[in-house]
Amino acid sequence: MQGLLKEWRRTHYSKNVNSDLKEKEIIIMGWIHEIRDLGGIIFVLVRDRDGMIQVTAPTKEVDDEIVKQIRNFRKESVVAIKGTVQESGKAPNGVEIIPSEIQILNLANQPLPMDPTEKVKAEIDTRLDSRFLDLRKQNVSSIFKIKSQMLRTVRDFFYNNEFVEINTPKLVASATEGGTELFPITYFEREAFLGQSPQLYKQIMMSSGMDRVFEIAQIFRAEEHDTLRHLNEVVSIDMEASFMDDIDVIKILNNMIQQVLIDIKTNCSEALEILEHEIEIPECNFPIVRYDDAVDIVNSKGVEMEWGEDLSRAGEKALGDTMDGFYFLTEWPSEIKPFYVMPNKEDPTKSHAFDLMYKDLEISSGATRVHQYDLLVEKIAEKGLNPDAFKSYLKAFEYGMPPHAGWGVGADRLTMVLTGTNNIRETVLFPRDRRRLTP
RNA sequence: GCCCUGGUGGUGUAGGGGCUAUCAUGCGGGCCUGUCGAGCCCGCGACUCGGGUUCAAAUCCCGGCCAGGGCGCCA
Repeated sequence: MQGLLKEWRRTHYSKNVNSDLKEKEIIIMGWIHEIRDLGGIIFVLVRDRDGMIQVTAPTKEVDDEIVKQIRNFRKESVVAIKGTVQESGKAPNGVEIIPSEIQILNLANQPLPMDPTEKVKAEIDTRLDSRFLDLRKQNVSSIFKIKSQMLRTVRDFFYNNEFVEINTPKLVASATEGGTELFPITYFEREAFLGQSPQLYKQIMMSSGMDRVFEIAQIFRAEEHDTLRHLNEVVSIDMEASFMDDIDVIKILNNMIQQVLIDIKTNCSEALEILEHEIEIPECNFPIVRYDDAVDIVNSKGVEMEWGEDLSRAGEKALGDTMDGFYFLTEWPSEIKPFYVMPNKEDPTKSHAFDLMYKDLEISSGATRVHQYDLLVEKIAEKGLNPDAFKSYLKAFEYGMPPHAGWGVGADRLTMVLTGTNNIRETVLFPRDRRRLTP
């Protein structure tokens, strides 16, 4: 009967088949990448997660039944092949498998909706419609191997620095945080929203005495942006730490990114090679550019910018031209930062907010937070918001809130930097943008 | 949301008022014992949708939808 594994189990991944195994019988499992039938000899490339191995069937030397089965193969079908490893200078990795038994586990329909061998390239839209096939390409799966390593390093880093991993709700009641548009949803008889950020919750956690927390989770923004670096659902790496200020958490962020770069360079060399991307590890801390100086730099590049304005796209590009790699932008004007950002004591028009940039791409933003109840209420009102709407948040500031600071990193944007891709859709398995809601 | 460009076989494209709609890849069939972007032969398969102009529209015009690029928005 076709399609059942039965007692068969894979003995080797393709990358582990080498001449040490010659004359040994092994079982490989994977997808048919290519079939080259020369009549008297048939070559089949079987692909698994990390590579490919050639199966060679000289039609007069292998069983007729096997030849018949191979001639029934269709590209991208799933097969299990039992066979003997043979050394051959003519085979792609110097070894090939002479099949002795074959199972076709699942036939792929034809024609395929796109070509995983990339003889004919497909556009991102076509690729995303058939993402499962797209991901069979090594240059695509490599992006997600790197992303996985990044997330692992980040988790390890936080655990090594005595952070507690938390989960905050994504179903939220309030649309009053200001700024970003939220996705409204029906919550029984009420209206609710998808969370735009764990910001208020991780701050409440500072009042819990948990001291240092982090969360890696999806956030949702209902903005109608349509660019290469925005999505409506993204993964945010968030942290918040008590008894720290902006300078402290900038150091933590710098160290974390540094560790991510080191680990990826060390552990993902194959993936980086496939992507033809190199990772440079800066020798010292990332440079710090004060907002005041950024305004000057942008203007000196011929892009008009007044003090107090947020960076326009042209401004980001002008800065990105000047600064190579990662850098911090600090001392942002209070006016364009949210209510929970601590103003500078000497000059309240400036704040203790910072961004981490990579060239012209914003990767992270963070700040020392306001921990004083009265000041927080004042700042909420100043932003034109109603403090009553923040009751459950403000309550945490009335009974012992320590000074604290934190930041959030866009995990998908960071992955763009790590993989050298220029479209955020490339770094998200199933991206959600202005129009795409499937798959 | 705005501006620009576009939508042709499964995929990626050429063409651009009337002719069998180009090419590659693919798919189906055939030949071939060392392929590795295999090769050769035969065949299959397409003009985004709606309206308009015209004797005639895939081609021109208007609108919708969708896509690519840029911008805005992004506490």
